[in-house]
Amino acid sequence: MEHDAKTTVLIASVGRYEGQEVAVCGWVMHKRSSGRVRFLVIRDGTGVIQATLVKGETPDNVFDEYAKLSQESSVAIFGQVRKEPRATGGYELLASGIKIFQVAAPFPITPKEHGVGFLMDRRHLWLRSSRQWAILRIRHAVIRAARRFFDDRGFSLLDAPILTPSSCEGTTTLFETDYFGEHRAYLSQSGQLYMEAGAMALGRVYCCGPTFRAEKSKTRRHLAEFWMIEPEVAFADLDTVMDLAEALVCAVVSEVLEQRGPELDVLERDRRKLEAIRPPFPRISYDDALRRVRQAGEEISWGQDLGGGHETIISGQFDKPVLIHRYPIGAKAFYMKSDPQRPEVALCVDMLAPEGYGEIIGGGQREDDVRRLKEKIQEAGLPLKDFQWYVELRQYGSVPHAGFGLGIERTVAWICGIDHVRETIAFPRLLDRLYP
RNA sequence: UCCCCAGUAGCUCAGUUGGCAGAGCAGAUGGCUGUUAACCAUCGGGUCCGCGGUUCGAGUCCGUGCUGGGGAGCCA
Repeated sequence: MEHDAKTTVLIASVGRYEGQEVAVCGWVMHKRSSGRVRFLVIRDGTGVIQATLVKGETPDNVFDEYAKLSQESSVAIFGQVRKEPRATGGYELLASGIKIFQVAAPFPITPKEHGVGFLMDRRHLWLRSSRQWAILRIRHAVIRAARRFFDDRGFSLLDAPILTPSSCEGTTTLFETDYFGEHRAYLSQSGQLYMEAGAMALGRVYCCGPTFRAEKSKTRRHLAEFWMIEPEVAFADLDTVMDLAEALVCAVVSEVLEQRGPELDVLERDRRKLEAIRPPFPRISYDDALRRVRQAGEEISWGQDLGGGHETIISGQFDKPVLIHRYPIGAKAFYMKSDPQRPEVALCVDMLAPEGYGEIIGGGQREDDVRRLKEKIQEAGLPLKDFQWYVELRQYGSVPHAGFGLGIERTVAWICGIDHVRETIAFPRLLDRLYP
């Protein structure tokens, strides 16, 4: 923007302009005064800086502008960048001019405490607070790191459809919608089946998009609309995707550590917990997991899926994510391939995040035999007709292939060390919450 | 869907055995020579979630509805 020929700078890079006259455009977070000295704390989305107004040094008309400014008022501050150890961030702006874009109406979210319900009703404004800023910046870094990881390994991005003619897995409840009055359509609960088609065309593909579950889940780990990144690889087996999942998570965590230090500080995240995330991750079988759960005093019979409490017991035994492989075939979706050595278990894997954050990855090797796949669809009670196209993938050059899905929100919640996934997405969709 | 908890000032909450509606913060005004959620003083601020009941009297007890929060199942 043109401001008296001064350079408009981002707060994040203000240190490069020490001693220079610059302009900073942003919003007033709060203000303080001590008679002769007045402070405006300004945020611009990249960082926070205090602008200082001193009686006698700052022009009187500028000094007086302070009184008009309310929280969230939009301003451009002109002034000299000074190194100042007393200021948070190490630099301050000695104001010589202020342009007010708007004096904000009284802002409902003050720097004091508020309840979650109050804040969620004002999610569109809550995003401006420093914790939410930090979380969303880390979310961006997670998605960017994951996409770069796949891009650098020869994967092609292939976008899966959101509107689908039927269930992908046949297990969970779907959001239903009308499709031109002719058909019912459902919001996708996974892009995986389409990624399998893509892998047969492009070899290595991934998608990154929203998925939907209409289940009335009301826990800190569930959203009705959440994002997944789902790679699928042709000519791959279970071990291939376990290696891939491990490398992905390490790449994501290390990029967040490198590039989102200030954000982790805002969240007061213990970085040592993240710095420990290096390969290899422990890999245990479902049978081993059962033994661990039973040793902890829980009753569970072979064949049962692991519940949230069981997952917490196991992940609590490691300081890294843990891979659990070869679940009973009955506890998993129909498209999982049976282990040829042990047909009662599937060639599948879940990754549990440390610190009780639960499952962040689920995947495995897919059934590639036409006959077996048809049987499994029927055993699952699903209409074969709906999956005809999926079955055909096994008729024309079927190959061993495997993939997984990484839940973005759970991953972000874990990396941020926050206790609920609802803060890891800008506008969460929850049971009983569709606004704003 | 089930279980538990809560709803009082703009916000976060206290409110004793059923007996005058309270605090901190926010807001307004004034003060203060470097503040870090600054501080100090003064002032304004109420459909005690709705409906019904018990009672001389209900924020408080009972019933019911609504809203929010936490947990379970299921899942990523």
